[in-house]
Amino acid sequence: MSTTRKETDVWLHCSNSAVRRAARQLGQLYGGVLGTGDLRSTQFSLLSQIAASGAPTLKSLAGDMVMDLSALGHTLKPLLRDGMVEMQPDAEDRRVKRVRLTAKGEARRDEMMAAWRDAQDRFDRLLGKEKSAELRRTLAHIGSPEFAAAFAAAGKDA
Amino acid sequence: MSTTRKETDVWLHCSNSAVRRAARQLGQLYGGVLGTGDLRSTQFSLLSQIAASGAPTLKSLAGDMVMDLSALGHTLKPLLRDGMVEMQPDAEDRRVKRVRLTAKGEARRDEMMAAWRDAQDRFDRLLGKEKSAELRRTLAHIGSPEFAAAFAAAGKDA
DNA sequence: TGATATTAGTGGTATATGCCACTAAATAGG
DNA sequence: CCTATTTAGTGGCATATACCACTAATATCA
Repeated sequence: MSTTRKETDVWLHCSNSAVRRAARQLGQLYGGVLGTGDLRSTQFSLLSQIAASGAPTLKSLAGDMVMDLSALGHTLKPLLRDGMVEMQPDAEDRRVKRVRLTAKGEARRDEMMAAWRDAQDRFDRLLGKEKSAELRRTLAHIGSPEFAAAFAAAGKDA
Repeated sequence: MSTTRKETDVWLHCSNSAVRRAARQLGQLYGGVLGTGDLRSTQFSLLSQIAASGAPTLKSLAGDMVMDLSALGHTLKPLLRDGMVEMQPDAEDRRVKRVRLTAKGEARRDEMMAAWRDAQDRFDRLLGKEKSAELRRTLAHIGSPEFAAAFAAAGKDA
């Protein structure tokens, strides 16, 4: 039934496909634990990064998220609409806008922390504490600007 | 400038966020190598899975991709429109539909293989052959139905 | 066999994300 | 100081992906 694949399982050959598939799975699993509250798991991540940064500019936030600037703008729209975050122009440079959590946004995020910890605990237990941490380190490295730069540079040889 | 974070780097704590961020990065990097041809990197993955399966039903393909059935249907639309894949009802069970690559779809996919291999080679070189393979194995495991089941079961205890 | 439950897909709606073209603001050169 | 260039965001359009409600077809079972 599940058309289980012979030798050529795409996921064992293409890292890009493998990461995306795992992202879909975790999106489902974490999302299931977080429930259908006010915030989706992706929004929870975004709010967390904003909280960690304080009041980042859109540009730097996009960099931290490894997200296209315009994609970030689009993603922020529902959060602005629902009053989870607020945006205001920077005083020094009028091109720049900064985002920050509203009280409501912080509150909603706090309310989800327990569920998130539950999901993360399950994940850690399943994969093993150490292997899980190692995976996050590897993924953080892949997401780093240094990795992107090295990847681009690796094209020059070949 | 990059608002580099103190203790709480989200990516080192939340596996879900970490995987999604890495997926965005790899989407950009692989996409850059694959260029702006007829197929995006996500479509390349999908066509590859279809090719590997032969003529899967939408249901089983969704399962293989770890994708919502309706999401798969939507994703398939542009590929159908552009004649990359075709769909036809199953003879035995009239509820079921099967997808397969068209000649054009196969041709386009073949044309991208060299670029894909280039991207994958760069990735393997950067991370190291063995570590890269290990990562794919881990991600494939996370994407497996067994993992999803275990994750769900892990909630019963707590 | 006929009512009921289950299964496979479809369409709508909403978020997630990327690319491109465009605007406003700041900066670099001359 | 004025112009050319670079920088930060916005809006449009397209794909990616999820959940829900609904339909058609099959399977169950009394």
